[in-house]
Amino acid sequence: MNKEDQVMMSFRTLFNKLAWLNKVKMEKSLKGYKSAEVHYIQCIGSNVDPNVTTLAESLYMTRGAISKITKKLMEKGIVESYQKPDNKKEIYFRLTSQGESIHKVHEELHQEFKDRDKVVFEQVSEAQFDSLLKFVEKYSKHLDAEIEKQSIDNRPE
Amino acid sequence: MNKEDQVMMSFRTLFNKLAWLNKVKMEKSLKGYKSAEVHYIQCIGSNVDPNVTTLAESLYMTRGAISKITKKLMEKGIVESYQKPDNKKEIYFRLTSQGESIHKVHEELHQEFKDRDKVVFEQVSEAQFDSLLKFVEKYSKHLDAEIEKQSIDNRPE
DNA sequence: TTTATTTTGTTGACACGGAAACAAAACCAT
DNA sequence: ATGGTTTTGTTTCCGTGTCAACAAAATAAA
Repeated sequence: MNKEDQVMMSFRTLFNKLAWLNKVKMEKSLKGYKSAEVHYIQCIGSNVDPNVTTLAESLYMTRGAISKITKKLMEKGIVESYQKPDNKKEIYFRLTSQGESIHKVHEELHQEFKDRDKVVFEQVSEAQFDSLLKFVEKYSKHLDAEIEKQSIDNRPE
Repeated sequence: MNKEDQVMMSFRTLFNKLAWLNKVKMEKSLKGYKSAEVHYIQCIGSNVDPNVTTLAESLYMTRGAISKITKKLMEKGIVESYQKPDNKKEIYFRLTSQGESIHKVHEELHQEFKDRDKVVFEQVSEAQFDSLLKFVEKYSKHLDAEIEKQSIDNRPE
């Protein structure tokens, strides 16, 4: 296998491992809450005046899906809604105190993950970090351009 | 944000972009076939004597899911099953000629993706590649150890 | 050999998310 | 102001994957 494939594949499996491990830990610490719900809670906690549309964009999901999750979490008493006096259409969400406590547990868990993996990152030099970031940035820009092309191709329908 | 988070996050969004872009292209070239089905076909093509269990492990899915996909693709005439004379339990799968042609289209598409991104990788030196790979390897081993710990913790149930 | 355990594949109930259709509110153009 | 367009949130239908239960075959244990 050539180096390009090797790099991409190894990163992919790395992320798979990471996601799997963290998910298991998460579901252990936050029993009763699905990983998607926790992401959602996390997202509400870190946005200002989030509404269905905002959350959908942040979480790469459809508005329909967010609407459903929201409904469920409101019934559970984890999320509550509010509106602004001059707008009867947009509905914003915030965490209840119960939701906040879940959010906090999640934050702690995230810190725990960072501590767990600290040893790996300690061995990486500044120069290596920069090299990594530069690579990703370059690749990312390249893909942006390609995505742009793509959307142009599809524009005339 | 610190460098660790930055690296991981940028890689994550990179992969998201890549997955999204390739998925769109794929669904354009292979109309009528879902991305999951194509992965499945790809996986059958690159394994020897694949059965439900093998495929489930390779694709990080449950046996139930694979069983259903298989059934559907057999009805479509893309996959066929065979058995070995000395084993009446295990069922293996292979692509039909129709399946092979889809497989081939996918291979070509993959090559197309590589060509598309060649410019990025051409700018990466050998040393940078090695640095990247070393980092991933280190991290991966670290996670393996953690996963091992995890499974020990869960063993006594 | 006979019995118990494990492996393998299938099925049905269920949860989740996407696509599309929809109503209500907001926005915009003239 | 008002008619058309866009935005926002919700709901329904549908496909897909997981989980748990199951039957049949293979393997291990007695």
